[in-house]
Parts: sequence; structure tokens; C-alpha cells
Amino acid sequence: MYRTHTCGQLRLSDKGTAVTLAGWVQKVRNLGAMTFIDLRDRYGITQIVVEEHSAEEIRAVASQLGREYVIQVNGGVIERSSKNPKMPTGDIEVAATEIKILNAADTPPFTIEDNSDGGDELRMKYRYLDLRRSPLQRAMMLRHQMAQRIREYLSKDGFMEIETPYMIGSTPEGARDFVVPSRMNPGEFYALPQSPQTFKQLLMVAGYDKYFQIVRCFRDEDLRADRQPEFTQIDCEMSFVERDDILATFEGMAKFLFKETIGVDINYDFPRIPWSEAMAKYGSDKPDIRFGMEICDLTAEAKGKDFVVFDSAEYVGAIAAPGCASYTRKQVDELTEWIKRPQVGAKGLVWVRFEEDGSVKSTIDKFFSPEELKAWGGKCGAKPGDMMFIIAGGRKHSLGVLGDLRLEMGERLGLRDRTKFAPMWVVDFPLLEWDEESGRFFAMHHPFTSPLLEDEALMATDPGKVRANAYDFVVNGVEVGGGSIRIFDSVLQAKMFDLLGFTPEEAQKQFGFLMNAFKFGAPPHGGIAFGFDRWCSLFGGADSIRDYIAFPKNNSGRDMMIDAPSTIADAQLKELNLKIEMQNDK
RNA sequence: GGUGUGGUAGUUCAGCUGGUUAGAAUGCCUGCCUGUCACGCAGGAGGUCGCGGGUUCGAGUCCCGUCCAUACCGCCA
Repeated sequence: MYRTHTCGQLRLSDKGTAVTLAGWVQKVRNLGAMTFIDLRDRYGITQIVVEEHSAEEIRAVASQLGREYVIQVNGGVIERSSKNPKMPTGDIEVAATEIKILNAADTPPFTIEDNSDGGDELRMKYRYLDLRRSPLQRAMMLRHQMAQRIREYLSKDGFMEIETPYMIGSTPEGARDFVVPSRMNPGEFYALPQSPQTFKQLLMVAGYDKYFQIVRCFRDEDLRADRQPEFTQIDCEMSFVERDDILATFEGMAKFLFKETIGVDINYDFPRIPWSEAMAKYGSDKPDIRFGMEICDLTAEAKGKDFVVFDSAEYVGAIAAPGCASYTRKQVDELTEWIKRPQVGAKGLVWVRFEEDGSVKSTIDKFFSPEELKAWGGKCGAKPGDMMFIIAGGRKHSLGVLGDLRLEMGERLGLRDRTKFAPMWVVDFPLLEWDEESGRFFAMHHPFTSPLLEDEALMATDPGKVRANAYDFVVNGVEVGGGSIRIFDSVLQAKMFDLLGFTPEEAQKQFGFLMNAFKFGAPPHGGIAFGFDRWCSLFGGADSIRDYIAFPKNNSGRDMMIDAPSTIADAQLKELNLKIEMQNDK
């Protein structure tokens, strides 16, 4: 038997017990006559003590130990003469009677401690060492708990977890596919699923009316801190439901997860905000509603006063930043530079300062009277001591800039508290999005999304105005999930493909299997998919999802540890009937 | 594809307007130390300054290119 207890287990009540522990050497403190060894496993750290009167062999072994050696210790639990209240096992220590080195270890390239000295690159290359650190272990544990609670909640509600294939066909819509060559079908490729979308709909046709799956998905697009090429979704679909049934089910699941995994009680209904309102108030389809500072529309007030910047603008809007009237010229200039960055892309920033004494100062004093500016401030909720920032230009772009500015000011003012959670639903998304470049509509969600019943007639006359029966689950400005009620009528589905510019032949070739299935009795259905990694990182209080994935990819989609992707042998290529010819643009 | 930031000891970083032998902390090695828990004390080893080119009497430092990492924009139905 390698161990009788873990390194996080022993307490004062175990005093006098003979134990065997096994783990990794965290630290050796040699005080001359006596030596302390911190022995670590994933349950905790227990101090081992080797004393002067200990047997010569033990003292010899103890002096050989290095960091991360794997050892086994026999000994007795004793009460410490100087206790350490900072550690759960701090009242006791194990007086070693035998120490066996199970495996020596090279000195690790970075310290295996809560606050490691290792940089990202190194930690990624030696991921198995990084995973020994307790912050990573906590992240893995949170992820495990989340998955367990999700399965518990949905199973109890009658959902079945059903696996869908990873080797499927490529589709032109949406993200780029990862492809896998087929040896038995020369020249043909499988694609890895971007999501099990069509399969879960086919499961609805098959009558499995409550389906879920915690499933890996693949998208060959550029990475971000919150985007990996392979990521995990909680994929769900239900039959004989309307939007509110789905929202109720998953609002229940979300509240359950909040409560069970991070102990947060949410005892109110999640707000539901139409997409158009989210865009107008927050300049974003995934608003962070932990704080106010809502955008207000000043277009009507601002125009017609001979200020050419406003007069030539389609839209003028503002936010009121609380307590920022004290901003110095330098701070305002710096903020102006910030919004002019190409990533934000505004032309300039107009400010109105509402002084504590009731006076008003502004960059546009020449064009607008203090009374007018005060009226604007009133509309935007600015109080004395606040600073109003005004952006003018195209409506869509300006709202985007104001949205970015709002988040930035929220950050600077400390209003984005990681321990606070503001879940919400964004509903009534547009069904279609016009793409200037290709001169066609794209499905904003995906091509199986149903339009709102009352907007269906608009599909023929003004497709851009049609609202979708789609919804996103948003927490603290993070899009955690999204879904829709699906089209279940093959005629409407055909109409949708037509709007998206598919010929009937193309639609049949790409999605014929789904449209055919719909001819055999498809029930009304809809569903939702959550970004599991993102949800974990949100609960863990991190911006990046990488620490919630055991073995993530780096910024350029590489696995730094195993160094993938890699080239393959010529023999392998031959078997696959492939010839590699690099194409260069120049 | 684009923009910003970074690349100097095993590691995390400092290194000014170019100027002697490139520093600190930590880790590592050696010795001392009976209550440490970020142990302490003394000593030691450790560097092609990412790579290539240029400017200069002289480049870690300036310029150009390139590679790598990272954050963001594009992209992500």
C-alpha cells in the first residue's frame, strides 16, 4: 500500500496514528540537526519532520531530496510544538521513521507554487507541472463540479445525454471547418463539427424530446483569451416547447449552478432585454449590467445648432461617468487617445463637465448654452461632479464606441466586480445580417433559426427587419450561451435558404438530410448551447478560458507541450492519397 | 491579414540621452544552523542580451528585416 492518508487529511485528532503518506516534495527546510519536508499531493500539504535522533539512514535520505521528488513516508502523527494556523494540517506533522524515494526529479523550470514565477509560455510547455499548482487544480475541480451539477440537473429534469459524431461533413456557412482526410474515400474529407446543431435537431425528429450533451466543438478561426479552436459546449435541445419554456428550464439550471458551484443565490427572474434595446442602451449585444452608465440618445437635441460635427452625424449619443468631473486635462486627453485607437476607432471625444457648484464646462460651449447642456445632462442622468462623454457619427459605429467607452469607464471606476454576477437574457435578435462585401444576407444565429411569428410576413418584403426567435444568455458582458426556436417546417426552411442566397440544389446538397427529415414529422423544437469553458472561467473569476482547460492551445493554435500540429510521414500521406503542395500568395 | 506590447542568468525582471568587466531577486550548488513553514547566515557557479543585417570608433540600447510569445481588431452562422 502506497499510502494510508492523503497529504490534506491529517488533523490533531489523528495524533498518535501510524501513517504512510506519498506525494511530491514541495520544499525541504534543513535546519541542521532537524529537517522539515513539505509533502504535497492534490489534497494538500503535510509537514514531515526528521529529527537529530532519527535514524542515520532517514537523515541521509532527507538530505538527498530535491524539489518534486516523489517519496513515500512512514511515520507517526505528532502535535507540532509550533503550529501553523495558515495550513489546514498546520497543527500536526509526521515524524518520519522511513523515507523511500519512489522517483527522483529534475529541478522544475519554474516553482510549483500558488504564485508561480513561470511565464505563460513555459507553463504551457510544462503543462503537467503547471497543473500541479493549486490554482489550476481548483480550476479543474470547478470544471468537474460544473459538469456534474449540469448532468444532475438536466437528468433530473428528464434530459438524456446522447453522443453525436465528431466526423461529419463540411458546411460552407459559419466558421471554417477543421477537416480530416478519409483514407478509404480518396480525395474526400470529414469535417469536425462546429457544433452538433443538425444532429440534435435530427434527434428531435427522432423523438428524443429532451437532449443534452457536454460536447467538444471545433472551429478553425483565430484565437482569443476566451476562444480556443477546440472548446466544450453544453448543447441542449427540446421538443414541443416555446421560447419561454426553454428560458425557464435553463434559467433554472443557471440558478442551480450559481448556487451549487459558487454559492451565489440569484432569487430574481433574469431580466430579458430585446436586442434593439441592448444595442441602444449598452452599445453591445452582450451588455454588462452590473453597473448603469447607460447610453442616451442626444441626436434630436444636438442637431441644428450649427455645430458641423453633430449636424453631419447620423447619431449623437452620450454616457455620464459618475464622479469624473475631476478628471484632469491629461486624463481626458488620454481617454481621447484611447477611443481613437484603431481597435475602437472613434474620431474624437466631446466632453461636458458638470461641476460640483452647478456650473458646466465643455468643449462645445460655443455652440450650446449651459442650459441646453444641463438639459442633456438631466436626460443622461449626470449629476454635479459627473463628466458626460459624447460621441457623434454613424449610429451603429457610435453606439459601438460608446459601448466600449462605457465598459472602459466601468473598469476604471471599479464597477466591474468579479464577485458580482448579473445574468440576463438578450432576446429578439435580427434574423439576418447584411454583408456588404458579398452583397448577401447571412444568418445572424444560424440558418435553422425561426423568425418571430409576427415578423414572418416581412421575410418577403423587408428581410433585414425580421426578428428571430433567438436568445442569448449573458452574464457580466460575457456571452455564455445562445439558442433559438428552430424552423421545423421544410417550406419555411426552404424560404430561409433562399433568403441566404442558396439555390434549391445547393440547399439540398448541404442540408438535404435535414430538410428530408423534416418531411417525416418534425416536432416544434428549439434549444440552446452554452460555452462551458467560458462559463467555468466566469465562475472562477478569470478572463481567460485557458486555465479551465487542462491542455489548451496557444495563441496560434499550437499545443506547446506536444508540439502539434506537425508534419506527417510520406508513407502516411501516400496512404491518404495526399500530396502536399504549399501555396504562396506571392 | 492588421495594430500594440514583450523577448537580457534555470526563472521573473532592471539596464537612462549608445561608452570600462551586463545587474537584482529568486532558483541551483557547497558549508553552517534544533522549530522552520517566503527559514536564516556565509560562499559559489550560472549570459551566443531571440535570430539576421545595417548605422557607428563603439550596439543589450538606434534603424531595417525576421521568428516567437501575448492582448486586441478583422474573423468566430
